[in-house]
Amino acid sequence: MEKDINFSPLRLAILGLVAMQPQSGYDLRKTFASTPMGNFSSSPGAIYPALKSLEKKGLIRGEADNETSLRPRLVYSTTVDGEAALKLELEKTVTHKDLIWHYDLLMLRFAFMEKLGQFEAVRFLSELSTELADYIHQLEELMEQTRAQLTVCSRLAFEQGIEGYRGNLRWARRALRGLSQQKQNGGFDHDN
Amino acid sequence: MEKDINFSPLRLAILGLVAMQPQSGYDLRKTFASTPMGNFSSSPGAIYPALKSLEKKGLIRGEADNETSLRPRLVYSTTVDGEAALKLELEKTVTHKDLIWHYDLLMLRFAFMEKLGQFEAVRFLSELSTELADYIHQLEELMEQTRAQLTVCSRLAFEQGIEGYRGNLRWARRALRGLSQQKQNGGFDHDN
DNA sequence: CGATACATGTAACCGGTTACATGATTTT
DNA sequence: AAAATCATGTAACCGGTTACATGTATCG
Repeated sequence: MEKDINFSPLRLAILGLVAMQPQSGYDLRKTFASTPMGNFSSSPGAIYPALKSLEKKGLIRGEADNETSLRPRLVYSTTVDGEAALKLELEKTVTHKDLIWHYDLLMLRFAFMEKLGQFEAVRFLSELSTELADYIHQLEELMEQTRAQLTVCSRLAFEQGIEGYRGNLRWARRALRGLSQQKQNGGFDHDN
Repeated sequence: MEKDINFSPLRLAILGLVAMQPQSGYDLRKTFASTPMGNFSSSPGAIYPALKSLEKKGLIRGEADNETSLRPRLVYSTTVDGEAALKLELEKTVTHKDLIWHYDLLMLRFAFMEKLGQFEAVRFLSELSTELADYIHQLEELMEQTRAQLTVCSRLAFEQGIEGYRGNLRWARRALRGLSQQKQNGGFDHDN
């Protein structure tokens, strides 16, 4: 009886990171402040409330690593429900709207896809490629139609947008080829 | 005595569009719903309050196009202050933080840069290129350092991010070349 | 012992989302 | 006259930002 949860990027990032490795809010802050995940907020005003709300939903649980301390370090780990919710989120199909509104969330989902296995990762990349190709085509047509009305700068800005999606598509196809080769070994090679 | 205003992407988009062509809230909604500006919200709950707040700040002014109507169409246009604030915003230098946190805002600024002239547009693209090259370098180094600790999927997701910035840089350099050629004609060619 | 990093938390604020409400105008 | 579209608006909600508050552990 799992209900579908709409995760904000930050919450999904937190859930995924905690699922990979139990850790404290402060650990998360360090990650967000010093890695390519830096597009997420590392401010306490964002992270601690997010942790509380995930805990309230029963998806993660925080345990003090030192009972005696007055202000113990709270290490969070995923619950069974949390694992299930994460899996459910990662298995969602890639939609047109994901592309336009939440590309960051898409990449986040992919980044955590390791434990679902290569079949899921390949499915995701296939769907992403299809949607991307479709959207690029739409944008190109729109460009043709509106080209005459655009200023030089706005046309260039538009082209930058399309160029970006083309890059994303090339990446997705390359990644797909990479994974397909690995696939012949039967799964991700975790001994590397 | 202009004070520096921090525009949300939506507000900057509205101010810029209204500066290019006076229009109503409904016109803006149509634009956001049907063009590549579609990454902005076209919901009334976002646009009408944003218009009111820009008007309250004295940057735009709405005038009824039909006095007799009980519910007239409100056509907004920029005030002198609004023009100045927009110019000020577009002239800001491109920072590292813009890149990481507000890339959409950067492209928006560029899209409206027509009226400032090519020198400004060229300056913007130069700064952007510098910052991009710098950031890409940083990311590549970070990738080298952390490669071993990443899962296959998260490494790929990371690479997608870098690849995206590389695409942006290629675009910026190409646009720069394009503008530099035009520049020899002394300005944007608006008779095209 | 003072400084710095570790670690968690809260409150006011702001802006976008969602959903609802209202009425005018145009089309069929 | 009904339906669709035009057009503006509001209220509850949610989540991130900013700034502040508090206390612990470690290091020189």
